[in-house]
Amino acid sequence: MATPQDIVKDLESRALVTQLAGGEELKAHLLEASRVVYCGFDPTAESLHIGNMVPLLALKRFQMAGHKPIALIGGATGMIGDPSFKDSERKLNSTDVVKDWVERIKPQLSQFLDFDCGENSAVLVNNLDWTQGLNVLDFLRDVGKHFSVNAMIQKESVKQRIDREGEGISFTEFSYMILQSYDFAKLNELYGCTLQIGGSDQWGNITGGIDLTRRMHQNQVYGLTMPLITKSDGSKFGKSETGTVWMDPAKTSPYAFYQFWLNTADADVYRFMQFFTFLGLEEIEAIKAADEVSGTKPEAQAILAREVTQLVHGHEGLAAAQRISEALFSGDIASLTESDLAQLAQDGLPTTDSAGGNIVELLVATQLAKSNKMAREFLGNNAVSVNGTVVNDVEATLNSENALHGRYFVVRRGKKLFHLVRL
RNA sequence: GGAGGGGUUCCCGAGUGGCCAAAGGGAUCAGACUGUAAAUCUGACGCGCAAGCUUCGGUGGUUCGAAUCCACCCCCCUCCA
Repeated sequence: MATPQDIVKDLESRALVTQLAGGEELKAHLLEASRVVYCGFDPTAESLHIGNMVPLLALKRFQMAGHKPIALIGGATGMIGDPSFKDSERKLNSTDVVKDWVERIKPQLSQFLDFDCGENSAVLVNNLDWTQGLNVLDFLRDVGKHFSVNAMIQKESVKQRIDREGEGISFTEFSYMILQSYDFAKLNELYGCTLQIGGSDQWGNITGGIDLTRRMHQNQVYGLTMPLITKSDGSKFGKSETGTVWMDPAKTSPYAFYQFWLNTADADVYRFMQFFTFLGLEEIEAIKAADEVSGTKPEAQAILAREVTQLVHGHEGLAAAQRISEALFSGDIASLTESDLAQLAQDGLPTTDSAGGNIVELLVATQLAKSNKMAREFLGNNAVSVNGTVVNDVEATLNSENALHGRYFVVRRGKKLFHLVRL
């Protein structure tokens, strides 16, 4: 194994470090030898989303720097729910549901990491494995005794819930911190894990684990948190028009995924390259410099979209996304060939089979409008086009006469929402 | 268990018998401008072409008429025990 690089310095230069527990000592620790680092992911949905990518890619960065990554799936913690910085208690998901989500997320956690590269091969673990067998009394005596409630309620992550008028916190969620802390101690015991990384909202949970590991095993371990991704305009990162941007191609198509990144604001795009790609800093700087002098549309968004889409959806996914984007946004829709259109459906452009008919009904059927009323409004605003031509007649109909190649309609609502209708 | 406060349209939040489909803000959507940006401006924002219909935790009442009053129920919060 090569000498580990200064991974912390590298992360810092990419603005990927918010806090370090251990500071200089941690840096030295990581430079000294190949270490074991872990990051947890709770199954809070059936798929990971792009917000999970930052810590997940960070694990990969650690692996590339010569360390051994452990991706932990929170089969146990996902049953409880992390209260950190959440303003209200959430409802519990059923055991079966969590179990199902765990299985769906496992491959997503695995896709970036190398599980077969010798000593620093990645490991995938599930904290349910060491949690489900615990009995309450042992847990309270062996683990709980190390925690001071006085200290726990001081944590910033739960403070709002303790202080805030109108919302409380259940004992269940309050205990979350203890479970996650126990994970760290356990991984230290089982794998010699000495570092936990996570989003900055995990600081309280991570330091809890550091304290617990010291108390239970007399081992010094460390923590590193990464920034929560924010957008320059203050809106929440990771949502597109259609909602959360998922990593699962069945939930967010590679095309929609690609489009999401392509629409990144100028003010965010270079920063996002640092966070979401493996492009070198010099490369990113060069792109930025070129964009600044070009006087036209920046290239950065396209590069970012390409890099991230390829990372998550591979060559095929990227190619499909680019084909659709090309056809819809730069091509002349009316001149698409029949096989181009068939390919669009193949590539994942939302498609509806229909018998044709009134435009208002079709807008609703394709969910481009959520009610007849909205559909009429869009038509009235000149917001709808079919096969590249604006349609504003409420009575317009689609049939084989006016279809492309006798059976296709590319229906557009607004600037960038497309749907393929197939007769 | 006791006392008090509260549940309004996606969110926050006004409304305490008709003028309320319900103020205001946010989010969202569309149009103009652009680069499939940002900022800005304009418009829409329960459903219905319309007449009108369905909404204000739930159920049932009072009333010509209820989000607003009454009864019971459910849920949340705070304090006390």
